[in-house]
Amino acid sequence: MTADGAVAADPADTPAVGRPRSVPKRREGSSAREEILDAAAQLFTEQGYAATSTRAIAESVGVKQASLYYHFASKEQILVDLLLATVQPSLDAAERLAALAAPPAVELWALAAYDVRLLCSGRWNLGALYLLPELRADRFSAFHGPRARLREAYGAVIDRGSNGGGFDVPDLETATRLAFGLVESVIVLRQEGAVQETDTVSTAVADGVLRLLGHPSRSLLRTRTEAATLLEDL
Amino acid sequence: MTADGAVAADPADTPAVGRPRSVPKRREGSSAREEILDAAAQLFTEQGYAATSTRAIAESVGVKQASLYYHFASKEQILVDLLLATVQPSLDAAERLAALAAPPAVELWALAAYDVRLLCSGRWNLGALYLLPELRADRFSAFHGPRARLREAYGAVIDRGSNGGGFDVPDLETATRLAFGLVESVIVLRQEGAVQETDTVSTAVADGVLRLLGHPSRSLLRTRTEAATLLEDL
DNA sequence: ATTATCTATAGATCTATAGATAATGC
DNA sequence: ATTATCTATAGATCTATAGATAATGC
Repeated sequence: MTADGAVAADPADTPAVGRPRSVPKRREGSSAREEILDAAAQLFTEQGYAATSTRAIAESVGVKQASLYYHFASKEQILVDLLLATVQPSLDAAERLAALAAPPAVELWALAAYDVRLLCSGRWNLGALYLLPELRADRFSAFHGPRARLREAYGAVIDRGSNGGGFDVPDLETATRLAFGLVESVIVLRQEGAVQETDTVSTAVADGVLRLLGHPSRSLLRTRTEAATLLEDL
Repeated sequence: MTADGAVAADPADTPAVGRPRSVPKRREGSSAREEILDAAAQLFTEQGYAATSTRAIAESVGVKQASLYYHFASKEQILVDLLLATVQPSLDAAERLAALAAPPAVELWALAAYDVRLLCSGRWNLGALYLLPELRADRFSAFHGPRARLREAYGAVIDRGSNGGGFDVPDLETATRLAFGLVESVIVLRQEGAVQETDTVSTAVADGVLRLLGHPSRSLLRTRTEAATLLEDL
């Protein structure tokens, strides 16, 4: 409190260096940079990239439009920074799971369930960033790499399972793409507000991926249990 | 041929009434209106709606930007007209298939295969229009109806099949959404250029939908054959 | 006269930069 | 002095409208 009873401009612990904002903080994030990323994540995933103006992002944060450019070189750089933070956790999990050398069905169930939970978690539907039509422009081609590597992680475990591991896979490439597509279909599900209980969806999708690959139903319960154990100490 | 040897301005059969264009026809379509829809379909599906300017559409057609407004009241109206023409064929097929009263597994296989073929056909990936982030804006809510009805058609046949028809479906709503999601995942597949042979993909997806729902593998070959017959006289 | 284009432009954006300002840090 | 904001604005769009123009139809 100041002498006249006004609330200090900055309620958070960050030292209020620099000129104060004209409106009080209204957005999550421990720094201006993170507030901007949070606002952009919401608007890009809900309205699209081109349809979101830098002014809209700034208003959503509670700063003037020009102030964004103190933290980011361009609008595109905001999207790039969001993309970079999005697939990485899935890739890390895929690597750690592969290192555990579990049976293919178990590893795949765990991988799918983990990815679905990630896609369902967080305040915004960040998976939708990878569906933005703008991402197909050449200048974003670098960001197809991480997602392709994640798909390859699915391909590797499906390949293991199709050679005697209980999968019935006529064509590895097609099977991998469909399994990956089933996992990513939760992005659209979430966009439509159809995700109620994350655990219901993640179980249904992981089960579905195994079924899709012809994994016998009679082994599903055991596979599930083992995968759950795997996920616990991930 | 005119006396000076110049090619007639309009190579098609349409009478060249109105002021001639400054550039010769360069785009498919039997009328200016269809040329515009064709160009917009390409650009909206490849780059997105907001990222596509009316100038880009016009240039792609070979007319001046303002000329679009002789045929369409607004940019949005172009998108609306494209959307209207897109889901309808699938809905029609779903209705005709349901009328044939085939076993659920057969009807569902046929429905999925038919939809996948539709999604893979045509010069442009029109299914991608329904993934445009702009469509989530309220003013487009009318266009969620047809797609929701198509999903309900999937729900109806899955429901039939889960009551003794050979499907193992713990939760109808979830199962329907996942099956529909698997079918629609070919939109993303096509966006990534991963669709080589339409028949390979449509078979794999239709098989996958049945497997996903726990349809026993031993009946799959017969189901496929019956569904193929069904599709022939659709 | 009718049709379908064209040219020209209004008015509203939109991104990004320049430079002023109001805090804290030293 | 440094930092993080602000104000103001340049310059490039973008959508849509007004009105001219160049064909065909009658």
